[in-house]
Amino acid sequence: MTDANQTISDRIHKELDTFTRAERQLALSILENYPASGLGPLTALARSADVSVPTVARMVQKLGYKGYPDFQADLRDELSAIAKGPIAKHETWAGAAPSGHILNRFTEAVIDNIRNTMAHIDPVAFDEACALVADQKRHLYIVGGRITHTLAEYLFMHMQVIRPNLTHVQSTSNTWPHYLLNAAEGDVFVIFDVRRYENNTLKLAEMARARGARLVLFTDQWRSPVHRLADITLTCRIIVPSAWDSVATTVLLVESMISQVQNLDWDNTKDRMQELEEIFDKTRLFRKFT
Amino acid sequence: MTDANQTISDRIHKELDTFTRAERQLALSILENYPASGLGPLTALARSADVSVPTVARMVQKLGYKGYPDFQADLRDELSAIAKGPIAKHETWAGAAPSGHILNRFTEAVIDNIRNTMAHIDPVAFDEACALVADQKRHLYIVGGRITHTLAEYLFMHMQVIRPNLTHVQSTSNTWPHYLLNAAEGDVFVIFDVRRYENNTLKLAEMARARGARLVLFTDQWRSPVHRLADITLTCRIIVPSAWDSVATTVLLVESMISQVQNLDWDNTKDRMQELEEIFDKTRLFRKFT
DNA sequence: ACAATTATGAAATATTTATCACAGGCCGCT
DNA sequence: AGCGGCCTGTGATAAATATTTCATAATTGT
Repeated sequence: MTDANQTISDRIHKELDTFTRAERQLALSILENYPASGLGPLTALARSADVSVPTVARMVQKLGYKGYPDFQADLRDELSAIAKGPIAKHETWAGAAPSGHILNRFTEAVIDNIRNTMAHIDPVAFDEACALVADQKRHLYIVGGRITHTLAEYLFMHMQVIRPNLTHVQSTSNTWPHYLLNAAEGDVFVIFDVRRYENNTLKLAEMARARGARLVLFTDQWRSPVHRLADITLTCRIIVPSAWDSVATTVLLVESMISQVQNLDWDNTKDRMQELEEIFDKTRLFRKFT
Repeated sequence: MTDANQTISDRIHKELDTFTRAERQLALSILENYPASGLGPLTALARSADVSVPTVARMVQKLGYKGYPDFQADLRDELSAIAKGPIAKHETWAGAAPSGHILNRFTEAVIDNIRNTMAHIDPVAFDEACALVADQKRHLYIVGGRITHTLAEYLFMHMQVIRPNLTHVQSTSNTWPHYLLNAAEGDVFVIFDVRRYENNTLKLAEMARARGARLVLFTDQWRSPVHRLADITLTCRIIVPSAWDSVATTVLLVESMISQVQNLDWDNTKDRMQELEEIFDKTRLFRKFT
């Protein structure tokens, strides 16, 4: 935390000349296995570099740290900065806005959410989920709650273009039991449930499960209780500087799924889209130009 | 070094279900800033995860370690293994997926969109838009089209919590002229229009303008023709590897706006949210725990 | 080659950090 | 509503880790 924009490794390298023999020996040993070696106990580091314990203490002081723990803290900071990836580094996003502006703070948080979500997602599970959703033999139910029904609707809207045989269910409505009547073994439920998890959604999931349906769940990092029933759970980070949570990352996942499903049967999808275009042309709903 | 070929991060993720509430909270906190957080002192980790010190000790034992130092040693080993391995996996986002996987391609595109959008946005205009939307003396109309009506609804839903005196209009419906009857000078229209720009939306905008309303427009980089009428235009990049466009960036902007508006009158918003909570409690719609 | 200076490591001390034992509290069950 | 079990955090204890001191060895300059 002494100097920004310069790794500790760089600093050590630069100061190599000012070091004494034993210190140099130590420095090289640190760089050998950087940064892991510096994160262990001082004693272990001294032993592995084959120098005495005080040598280590003296060297880190020469580097400007108050003591070894201070040095370690700096190493850890550097490590987390790296882990965040080059994009998430604290640079200003909205170039014209001050760095404390809500746009920058919010964007940083969302990028962080995305990074975190993607780091933990299981691509095999994702592909399986897409395959289930793409399977037109199975009836597809898309379920959303109070907040998430917009997400559900967004997915539904696109799936409508791609395939037939699907239903949009709103768990907060009291009509959903009727839909379940038609649910058959092997049908697929895509369920959205993020925190303030909803009792209705859980009940619906239980009953769907009981009827032999397959469950794909979109949820947050704390995971809706539905996840215990779900065949596939896709988890998103949703923290932002706001009184509410962010669905931006979830949208990203949903859109990725749409894209993947459309690819799985592109020939068919293309035809359906074209047909849709023609219908729209007749309704003159959209502008032709500009 | 308990098990090869499986990162500690994976193990933690897998055991998430066997953990208790506090342990899960801790585990998520570790994954949040992995692996740096686990390499500091136990006390610091406990504090940052907001759990007690013994909880940390108990969790690492559940993971099969003799104690916290043992756990740290394993983390360091993993770290050095990574550092030695082939350098940098060419910036894949979903680490477990191949770089050509849809998840990575899509994520890269969205990050790119965000970056581009934020680079071109005018924070002053954004702030003005927020101020308009926050002004409770003006009636707020939120307008969406065929695709964007989910976005409009999302904004509407949150604004409903923050303030009274607002209406959700769907331009594709044929009922919107009725709403316009009530529109008065100084009212605010938030309009969503992205490509396949809609004739109805343009007509609506023209008439709103004619009645002396202020227009805030969310659109894409090619800009809906509404932008010639709008007081403030917020432009988003929406290109992704898909047959459709992405609203992820637009969602980010909308959420930023929600956050900002809520801040502009936080005292009032807080009260309204609390009231809402109480009503929900009575309906028992949400689960209290887990 | 000798003295002055500086580097080094062993050992003692001080500090931090981890583990353990216990009691209060919460939840689910009857 | 009352009871049992399990989770959870507080405080005490033990262990480890880091810092300092000091004697010795190495190095440099004269």
